[in-house]
Amino acid sequence: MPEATWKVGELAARTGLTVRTLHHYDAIGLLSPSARTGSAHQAGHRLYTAADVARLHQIVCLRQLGFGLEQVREYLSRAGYDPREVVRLHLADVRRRAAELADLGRRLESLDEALDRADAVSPDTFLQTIEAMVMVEKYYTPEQLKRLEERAKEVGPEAIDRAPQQWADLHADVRAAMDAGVDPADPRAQELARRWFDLVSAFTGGDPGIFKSLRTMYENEDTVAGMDVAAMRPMMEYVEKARVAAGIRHPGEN
Amino acid sequence: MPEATWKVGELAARTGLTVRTLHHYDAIGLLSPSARTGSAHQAGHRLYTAADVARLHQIVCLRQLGFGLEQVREYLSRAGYDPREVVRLHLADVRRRAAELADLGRRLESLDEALDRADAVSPDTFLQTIEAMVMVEKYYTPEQLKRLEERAKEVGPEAIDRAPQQWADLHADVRAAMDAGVDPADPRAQELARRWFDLVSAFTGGDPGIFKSLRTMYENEDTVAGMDVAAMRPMMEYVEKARVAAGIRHPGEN
DNA sequence: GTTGAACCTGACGCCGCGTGAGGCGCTACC
DNA sequence: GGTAGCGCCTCACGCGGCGTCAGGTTCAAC
Repeated sequence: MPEATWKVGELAARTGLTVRTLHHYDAIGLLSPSARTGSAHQAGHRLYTAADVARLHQIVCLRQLGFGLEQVREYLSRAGYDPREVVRLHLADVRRRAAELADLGRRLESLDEALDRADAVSPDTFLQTIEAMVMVEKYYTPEQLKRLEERAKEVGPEAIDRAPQQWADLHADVRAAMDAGVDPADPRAQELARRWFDLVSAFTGGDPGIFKSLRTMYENEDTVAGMDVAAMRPMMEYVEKARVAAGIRHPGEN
Repeated sequence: MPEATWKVGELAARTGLTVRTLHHYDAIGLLSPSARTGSAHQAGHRLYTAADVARLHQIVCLRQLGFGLEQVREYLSRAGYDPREVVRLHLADVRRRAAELADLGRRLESLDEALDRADAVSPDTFLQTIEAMVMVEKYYTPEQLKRLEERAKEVGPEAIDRAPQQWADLHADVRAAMDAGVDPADPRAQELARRWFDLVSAFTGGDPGIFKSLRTMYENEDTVAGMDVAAMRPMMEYVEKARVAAGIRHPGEN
């Protein structure tokens, strides 16, 4: 009595796979049917025996656990792997990828929130927000970011909304002073340094670590949040001299 | 005054990308350098201007958020996308993938635990455990699985360890009765039906839904946990007749 | 002028199939 | 016994984002 067999289409329907997938498994030698029709001279239809179906079932199971086809093949060959070890390694890998995705999810969530807070969401705003996010993640430690978030709540949204304008005004004033040849030791320059220091303090909350990270960022990057930091450097040096002249000490200094 | 430029290697070092990646971005037209050396007749070295670097920076940022190169290109072309919408869609996608991975992680964890419980972890045990897991996930709802887990705690591990042997003994006895031509209505057959019923009840805890799922599984699958269910069917029909004769009602029956 | 490092182009590989194109095999009905 | 038509066959490209040779050119320094 001839053995019961199935053709690709039937097997595909039963297992939920596609015919193409079965062809693929055959092509890579993972599961080749034990028989074929028309054994004469040409390639006949694939005929899968019960044993083939059983193997396919195992393949499907291992794939559902996220194993690659090559791993499935190795595993079904019984090449002396310790099942527990394999599962644990695989689990570790899955967890790592899950953690990465979770991380990405958190970034996207905070971006979403940041975009909700912004009034106009132009593509420019979008790109600048993203760049700022990437930047802060590059220079601030997670604890520092947590502190900055708390700090933002303390000072309130109005103060944050006012900040860009205050900075723009200050930049303009500093540039004017420099262009006018005002000496950094001049009281007017010292006043500008005080305003600068206050704005930075409003942001950092006086935290020395955050202050340091902020400075490192401005020293290493050429653009921050769409601003040309490189072009700001002379201004910063000028204000730095004025700060020393005014006797203002920044956080963490001595 | 000629503009400041960077070569691929310098840019790669600064951005953390590889030279190949920059070549790729050039090849697909995502970021082509504004200038090249040796403008004569041959292909000279790529020279990236500050504007190119800025664009690259944006590309890197968008990629860190998990966007594909094609999406990045579309997005930088400003083809009228709503940033918030794009972010939300992308976030939804990321969450979906994270959920899938989490699901996979849970499956692997319970597999890990199951393997820890098993004494000998041969490849066969491994494959059977997996097949059983896939099977139960196919036939039982999550709530049913939770009940089964609680049920397993109630009866304790010793009872679970004893079950396979009890089933094997019962199968042998039933087969012997059938081979001996014992009528299903015979008291001896009815006694076998009672043993069968008790074993099933120990597993299902008398839950009608679980009972039904279990029966559906045995009706639709040809192999369960390495057992040849198809070959068991005559036995099951025999026991079913004996059950009716013994007046035992299964859960959910009227 | 020569060396050596950095650059160039072109091409294949990966992973797990999807998606055709173009042509036989099998079955059922007339 | 012919033929319609569906299911099967092989072959081959495509995807995403580069890694990784191979074999040649260009640049900067000495």
